[in-house]
Amino acid sequence: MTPNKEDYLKAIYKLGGMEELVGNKQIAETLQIAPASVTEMLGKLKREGLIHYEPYKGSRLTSEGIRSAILLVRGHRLWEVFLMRHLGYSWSEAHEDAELLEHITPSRLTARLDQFLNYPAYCPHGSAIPHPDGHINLIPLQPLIHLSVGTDSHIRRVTEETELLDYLQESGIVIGCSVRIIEAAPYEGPFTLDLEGRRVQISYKAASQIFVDRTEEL
Amino acid sequence: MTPNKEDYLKAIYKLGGMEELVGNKQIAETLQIAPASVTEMLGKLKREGLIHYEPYKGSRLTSEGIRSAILLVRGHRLWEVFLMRHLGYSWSEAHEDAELLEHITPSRLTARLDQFLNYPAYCPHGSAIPHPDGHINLIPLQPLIHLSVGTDSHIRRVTEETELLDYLQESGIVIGCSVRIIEAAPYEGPFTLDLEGRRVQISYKAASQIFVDRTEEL
DNA sequence: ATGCTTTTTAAAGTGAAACTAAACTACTAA
DNA sequence: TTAGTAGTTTAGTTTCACTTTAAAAAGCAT
Repeated sequence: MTPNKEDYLKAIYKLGGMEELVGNKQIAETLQIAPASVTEMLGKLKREGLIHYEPYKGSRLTSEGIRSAILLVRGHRLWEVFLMRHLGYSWSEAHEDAELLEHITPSRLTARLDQFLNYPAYCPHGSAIPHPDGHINLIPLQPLIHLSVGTDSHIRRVTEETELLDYLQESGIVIGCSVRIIEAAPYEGPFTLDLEGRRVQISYKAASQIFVDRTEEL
Repeated sequence: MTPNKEDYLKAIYKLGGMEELVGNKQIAETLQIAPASVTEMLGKLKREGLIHYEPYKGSRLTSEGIRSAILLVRGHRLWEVFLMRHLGYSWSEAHEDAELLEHITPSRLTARLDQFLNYPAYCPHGSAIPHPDGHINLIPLQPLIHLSVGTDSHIRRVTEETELLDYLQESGIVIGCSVRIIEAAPYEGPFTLDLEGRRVQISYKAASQIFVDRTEEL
């Protein structure tokens, strides 16, 4: 297994490859490479038993592939916890360096890191940290853009993307803080939020990457 | 810079490439590769300004090469401190995993790790941790085999080699503990030691990889 | 100066990953 | 049903980093 193949697996995983078939184009776009290169690599991953792959149809992770992808994500998120909790990293910095560390972290290290951190349930961006057996504790969330105006909720998760993370952190957005939409401008206009009493404006695009508690009535 | 080139630099550094010219053969043996491959790589390292290299003479690190090698060693040793102090690693385990981590550790991470660990001066095997500016605090030591029988001293450093580390750790050898040679059998025979009151036997070869305080009279 | 060790050259190979260009599939909508 | 098109695969190269073997050359030491 190479760091590269790991990135393919992670990409497929994030594109929903646990349940559905994932198209080559999406993978190519995610990894920023030519579609033909993807076909090539998928062949290898299939031969190694990590994905189911039917030409022209798409690919799905095998149970072995799921295992690998999840362990990778687990390492990534544990490192993020360490980097932010103990080394004072910012959201985006933690994500960046975890991206490096995840590829060379032996399972022994993951296990001891988990213990050291006291078995955290979530990474600093709010995603659940998979258990060593591959189990993931999912709780239902909704994107902030789906929250009805005036309803109180709490920020639970943000998408991990360097630029976004910096933007959000500067806006003072924190996992767990209370939020209410004061105004949602039309035409994908900016959102005006009440964040723990402070008035904050963020773009529609950013709001679409923030996830909050699912409200009762939905 | 690739992990491989880093290993070459580290090898040259450990073979004394800060002061003297290092021969290709030694590098080839250290890295377990053919001598011709070394020549090849040295060419690249020279082109990149990391070593001085005169064909048939040998190689020496440039100041840039020294910097790289030392930063690598610094990362390695800081990780070892973390792994042993916080994650309960053994001597050999810490060395192994630090070997992986050192290659993907950005300077930002090294710096914050250093701070988190409260700027340790020594790695768990007793080697000095280089400062970020490249300065190393050397204190004069001597191999245990040179300690005269009956003289009291203290163990300050052990060579980092997986098998040796396991052997020593099982023998209960710890950095800082007091030691006295009770008997040194002839013909490179085993050493009988008084380790903090306990009577311990180790091989000549092991004793040659243990370093103790230099005694006054020497 | 001759014999041995060390080093270099030359030629080639390997493995992983990527690309372009051209052909092919499969779906979709007239 | 049949184009059209979006997506995918094939084929043929390319690149990069690293390594090897075999033979020639250099350096050194008695």
